[in-house]
Formats: sequence, structure tokens, C-alpha cells
Amino acid sequence: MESTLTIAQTSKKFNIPTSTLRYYESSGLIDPVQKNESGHRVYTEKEFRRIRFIKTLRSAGITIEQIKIYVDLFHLGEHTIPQRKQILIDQLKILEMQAETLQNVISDLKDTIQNYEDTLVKRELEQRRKQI
Amino acid sequence: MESTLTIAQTSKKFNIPTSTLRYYESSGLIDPVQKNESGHRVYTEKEFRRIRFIKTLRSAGITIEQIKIYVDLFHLGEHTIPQRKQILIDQLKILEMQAETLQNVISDLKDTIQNYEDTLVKRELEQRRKQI
DNA sequence: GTAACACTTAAAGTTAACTTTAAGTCAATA
DNA sequence: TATTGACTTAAAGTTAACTTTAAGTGTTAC
Repeated sequence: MESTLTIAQTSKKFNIPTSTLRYYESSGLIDPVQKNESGHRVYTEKEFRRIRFIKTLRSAGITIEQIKIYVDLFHLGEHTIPQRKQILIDQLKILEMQAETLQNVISDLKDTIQNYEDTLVKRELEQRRKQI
Repeated sequence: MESTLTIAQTSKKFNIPTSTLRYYESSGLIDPVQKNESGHRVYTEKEFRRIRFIKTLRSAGITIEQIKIYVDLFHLGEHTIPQRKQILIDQLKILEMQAETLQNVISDLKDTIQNYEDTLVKRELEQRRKQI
């Protein structure tokens, strides 16, 4: 019942290049993946969970190095839960600040766009006035 | 009444290294800055506005290249306002997607932290039970 | 006059996160 | 049996955004 995938299939499933999957493994974000008789990697649910986790964190810009620190603690066992929790709390704070920054830039940008819009509308009106 | 600053003072004011200010100029994000008799750059309100603009966009991760495209259109004059507006609208869309992604990661992270918290509390309770 | 200081330029170096290349292994297929 | 396709590794290359270095100029302080 355990469904396993090749590196190519895993690559498709997550839309991550095979080279990147190998790179994540060689960087220690993904534990050494089991190989079949031909020496090819066999990806299982365990890897899928890890890849999902990495993808989530990377999508928020969390660095490979930070993810590595977390994964290393994970390997050290249950007693590292307080540290892992702290890392996530720290990252969370950073992300919340980033979200705020992003919201500010979004507001700024909306204002600037609105100014341009006003300019264009004004210009349009002047054009029409001239045509009468 | 026009207050001007040296590169070192401008660097302090915006908390951007002097090397980065020169780099922005050489990349065309900042127009060639006027030099005084000794050949030193003299920063004025015009530059401050531009630096503020760049800092805002960079803080949201907008690339130097994208900012350059915008600045180049700016130089081409008023008739590029529709294109400039479109660039900002496109960037805005990207940022809004990023903000959404970020919010999802934040939620995910909060869940994971809560799980850890639950584990820790449970552990604590077990400890107490054993002590009775 | 010479040392210190604040700048200048051009070019080389750095870092993160990949990506590409080169050379080789293995199993199935013509 | 030879070619094809899917993989393997190790190492080199790429890109963005800086940062550092090296060599030089001009003004002020001793």
C-alpha cells in the first residue's frame, strides 16, 4: 500500500527540479534517500512530508541554513522540541514583520497607481474639453 | 534652504552602505549624482526621494532589474505613465500573491508551534502525575 | 610637508540557492 | 550486442545583490 516514486515522478509531483531534490538531500534538508537495486532513489511518504515542509518554508524565503538547523534538531530527538519550537517562534516573528512590510509596500504601490490613474483621467478630460 | 548631504551622511540617514549607494547609481537606479569641487557626491532631496522609493521596493524583494525598468520609463517622460502604471499593477499582483503565501506559511507555522506546545504541556502533566 | 581623512573609480570577491555539465552505471529494447 | 533512457556522482558554472579591495585625489590638521 506504500506508494513510492522515482526522482522524476517526485520532481513532477512537487514541481521541483530533480537537481534541486538532490541538492536538498546533499545539503541535509532531506535525509539520505533509500536506493533500489539499480542505485536509484526511491521516494516515500516520509520524503514527501519533508519536501512539503521545505517547500512551505522556502516559499516564505526561509533560508536553507535555517531549515537545516531545524532538521538537525529534529534528528536529535524529542528532547529538542523546546528548541525547535523556539526556532519556529523566531521565524514566525520574522515572517510577521515581513508580512507587515509587504502590506506597507502594497499600500504605497496602490497610492502611486491611484496617482497615475488620476493623472490619466485628468489628461483624458482635457482632451475631451479641447474637442468641443 | 536646500539641505544636501555627503554620501556618508546619506548612508547613515537611510542605513544603506555607501558602497550600495554607489552601486545603485552605477546600476542606473539613481541618476548620476552631482559632484562638488572635490569630486565628491552631493545628495539632495531628489536623491532622497529616489532612495526612499528604492528602499521601499527592495524591502518587498522587487529586483534591481524591475526597478531599473521602471526608472528607465520614468526618464522617457510623461507619455510612459500608462506603462509605468502597468508595471506597478503587475508588481502589486505579485506582492499580493506573496502576502497570501506568507499568511499561509504563518498559519502553518502557528499550527506546528501549537502542536509542540501541546506535546510539551502533555509531557509536563505526565511528569506531575508520576510525582504523586 | 606629511599624515589623516573623506572621498573617488574599477575590478575582483562573496554568498545563497540553485543549475549545468561530464562521465559513468544499469535495465530494457531494437 | 548496441543503443536508449533513466538514473548516478562530483564538480563547475550561474545569477542577483551586494561588498571588498586597491590605487589614487583633494582638503584639513599638525
